[in-house]
Amino acid sequence: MVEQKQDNDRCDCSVIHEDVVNRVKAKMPQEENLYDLAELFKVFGDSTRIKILWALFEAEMCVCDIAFLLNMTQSAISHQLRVLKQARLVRNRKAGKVVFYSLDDEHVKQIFDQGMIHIKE
Amino acid sequence: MVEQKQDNDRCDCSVIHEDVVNRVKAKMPQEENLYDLAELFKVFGDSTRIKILWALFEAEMCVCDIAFLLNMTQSAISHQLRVLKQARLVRNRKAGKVVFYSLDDEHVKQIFDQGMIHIKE
DNA sequence: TGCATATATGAACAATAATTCATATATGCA
DNA sequence: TGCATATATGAATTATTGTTCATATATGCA
Repeated sequence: MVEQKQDNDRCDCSVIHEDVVNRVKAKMPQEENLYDLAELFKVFGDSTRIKILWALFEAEMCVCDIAFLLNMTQSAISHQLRVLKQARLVRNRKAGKVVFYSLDDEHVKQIFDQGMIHIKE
Repeated sequence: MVEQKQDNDRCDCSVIHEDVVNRVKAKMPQEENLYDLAELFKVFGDSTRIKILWALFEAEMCVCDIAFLLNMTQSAISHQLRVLKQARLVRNRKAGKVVFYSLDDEHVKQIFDQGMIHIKE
């Protein structure tokens, strides 16, 4: 347990357990990956988007059907579908006037299932 | 493909594929669970908290060490640790003046690993 | 061609939240 | 007891974001 003063740019703390800090630092993923991971979870961090994704686990759906299912406006759903598409979580196909959205990722269900286990215990 | 008018309270859409909507509705989890799931991911949706949790995968750490590791103020870290604690993601133990934080959930690592797979492909 | 419908989108507004700053609390030690 | 250190926290500020509203685009059909 090495006690030592050593300040970073913004940190107002001293290092208390330098060995631990160094060991942890060596194990941390790249800054950019951690940022991207937070961005991904930010997309999951809205109940409207969670509901949309969960609906798409079962079947591909068009915008109107999703809006009806969730009792929200078409516009609100459309905006959120764009967010999901930008995160490469959904894809779409056009059939005439109608646009069908479906899942574009096989990991989401597992992530959600793990999350469900956490909140239910 | 049953075409039918049927409006909800706020929805400005008509149901286009009523059979699909009904089938999906039957499979949706409880509203409350979906809300809680979004709340959980909201906690993950911040890079500071992601970094803290990832650090705690490796070792329990005190507040000062975390602040030093992430080059942030003690206050900012302390605020975020409170959020993580409220979400039952970390626990703490006191040792004199020093408070050590550690992971309080065995699912987080799997969730993060799945997320990493998504962002890296 | 003209109209109805499905979807997309920009701007505005309201709500939420991350960090900073100042300060309070608690513990160890001289 | 008094001081230094570790942590917690309330208030203020700033930034972000979800929804609404109005409107644009695109397609099918009469």
